[in-house]
Formats: sequence, C-alpha cells, structure tokens
Amino acid sequence: MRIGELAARADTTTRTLRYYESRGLLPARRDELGHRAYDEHDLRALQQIRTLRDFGFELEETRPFVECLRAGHPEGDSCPASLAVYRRKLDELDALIGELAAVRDKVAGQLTRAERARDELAAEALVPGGPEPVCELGGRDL
Amino acid sequence: MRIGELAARADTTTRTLRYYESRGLLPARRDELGHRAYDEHDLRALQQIRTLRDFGFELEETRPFVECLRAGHPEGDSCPASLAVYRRKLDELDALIGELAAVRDKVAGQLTRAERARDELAAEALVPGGPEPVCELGGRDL
DNA sequence: TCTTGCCTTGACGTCGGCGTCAACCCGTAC
DNA sequence: GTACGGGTTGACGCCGACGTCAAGGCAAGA
Repeated sequence: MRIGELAARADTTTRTLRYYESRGLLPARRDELGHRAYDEHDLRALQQIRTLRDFGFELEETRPFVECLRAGHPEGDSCPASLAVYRRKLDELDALIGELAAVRDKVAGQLTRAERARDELAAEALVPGGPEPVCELGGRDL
Repeated sequence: MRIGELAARADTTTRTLRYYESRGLLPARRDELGHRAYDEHDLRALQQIRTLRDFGFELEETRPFVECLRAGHPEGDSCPASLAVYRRKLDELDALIGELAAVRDKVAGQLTRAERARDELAAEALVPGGPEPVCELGGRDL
C-alpha cells in the first residue's frame, strides 16, 4: 500500500509517516514510481508507535518496540529492551504523579488560605466602624 | 535597584526579566542612563511569578496575581481573578493526574503481560524437545 | 486536453520560556 | 589609556513532533 492508505488505516497523516521515516523509525521501500510502499508489517509497527505515543512515550522510546517487531518477534514488547522502557516509564510516571500530587496539595492549600483571608476581610467590613472595602479588581463574588 | 541585582535576589537571570518585560508582565522604570530601575514591589511581583512558575503555572496564568499586587493588595491571590486561576489549575491538575494514573496502570498491565509471555516462552524452552530460543535482541536476562 | 488526485522533496512555521551570542554604551578602578 | 563589570537592543537557537505551504511529477477519468 502507499503512504496515504497507511496513514488512513493508522488514523494519522502522511506528514507523520515521512517524519518517522526521516527519524529512521519507519523506513519504506519504493515502487517503480518512487512512491513509498508499505505492507502489513509496517502497519503493525506504526500502530505500535501510535499506541505508545498515545501513552505519552517519546518517539525515541518507541524504537526498541519497533526494532523488536522487525526482528520477527510476535509483539513489540517481546524483547528485554522494550521491557526496560516500560519499567523506566513506570518510574517516570510514578515520580511525575507524585510531584503533581504535591503541587496539587500546595495549590489547594493556597486557595484555602486565600479564601479564608478574603472571608475575614469581608467579615471585618461588616463591623460598624470597620475599614472600607478596597478591592477594585473583578468584583468580590467569585 | 538594577536588573542584575533584582535577578540575583530572585534567583533568576536578567534574560528572564527582560522577557517578562517584553510580555508586559514586569514593566520597568528607567534611570537617567536608560537602565531598568526596580524597587521592592517589583521584587515581590517577581517572586510571585517565580513561585507560580515553580508550581507549573504558565506565564500568562501568573498575570492576575501580578496585577493584583500592583493594584495594592496585600497578596497576589487577594483578588478573585487569582482565585479563579487557582481553581482552574486544581481542575487541570486533577484531570492530568487522573490521566497519568490511568496510563500508569495500562503500562503496568502491559509490562506484567509481556513478562508473563516471556516467562512462558522460557518455560517452554525447558521442555525436552521444545522449540529453540529465538530472541537475538539484547539478551534475555533483563 | 484538462482536471483531479495522489505522490515527491524541501523548507519554513508552531508552541513557551527562555539561552546565547553580537555589537555597542557607560562609569569606575588601576 | 585601558581593562572590567555592569548595562542596552536585536536577533538567532533550542526542544519535539509534527503542520503547512510551494513547486513539481505521474496516471486516470471526462
């Protein structure tokens, strides 16, 4: 099949396929017209790449999987190098999720503190003889 | 104070300050030599920006906080627009953490499945008269 | 014959947040 | 004088994974 059909079957674009080829990830044979020619194995490799990219893998990280498939193995993750990428990615994900959770808690704490400060100001404003309201930015009811 | 001192006190670079100015986030007065002149309020705003950036906020998302400070409020998050950014960021973080956790689980599942497949192949290889080993990529002991 | 549709290569644009030159000015210390 | 340590503007580089445009080739259908 040619590049347009492969792109359509993998739900991606011809530009993407040319890019992968330029990275040496998905080389293509050529037909007599100079057009790229692909087969089912290429579709398989491409689907592997796309799946991993959907998981957030960088393009380079998909290379061991593609090479594993090209070596004739039944799955892209049938080779130890692919498993190593899985494990590294798991560690990265755990670290990232931990950091994001910490940031989340900090932001939540900041929000709580800021809301409390706002409410205290509003309460003071209700005291007879209390200070004048000072906020001119965007209203106070958000 | 001048740009070098401000950058040092906020543990950043002069390039960063000029960039913030170009974005309209941290405008600077000029002294008689044309050099940027900053005061303690600018340092305060800059620290606010840097703190939020450390939390993963985009530069544009820090703008309400800086404007709040410039309006004379005690904290960058004393204004409703800043609280709105906090809330939006919390939602984004929750969504992102959820997605990452889902991906993590999928990757973990893939790893488990691939390891099991590998072990089953290894077990078959031990059966007398079983198939020959086939993996040529990177050794089998990882 | 002309259009349409698919293909080719090459090259520049995008996004954010700066880093890193280059070429220049200015005041101060030696 | 001159070297040094600030400052100034302008402009290009970087990262990844493509998007998008330009200019052209080749084949089939009306």
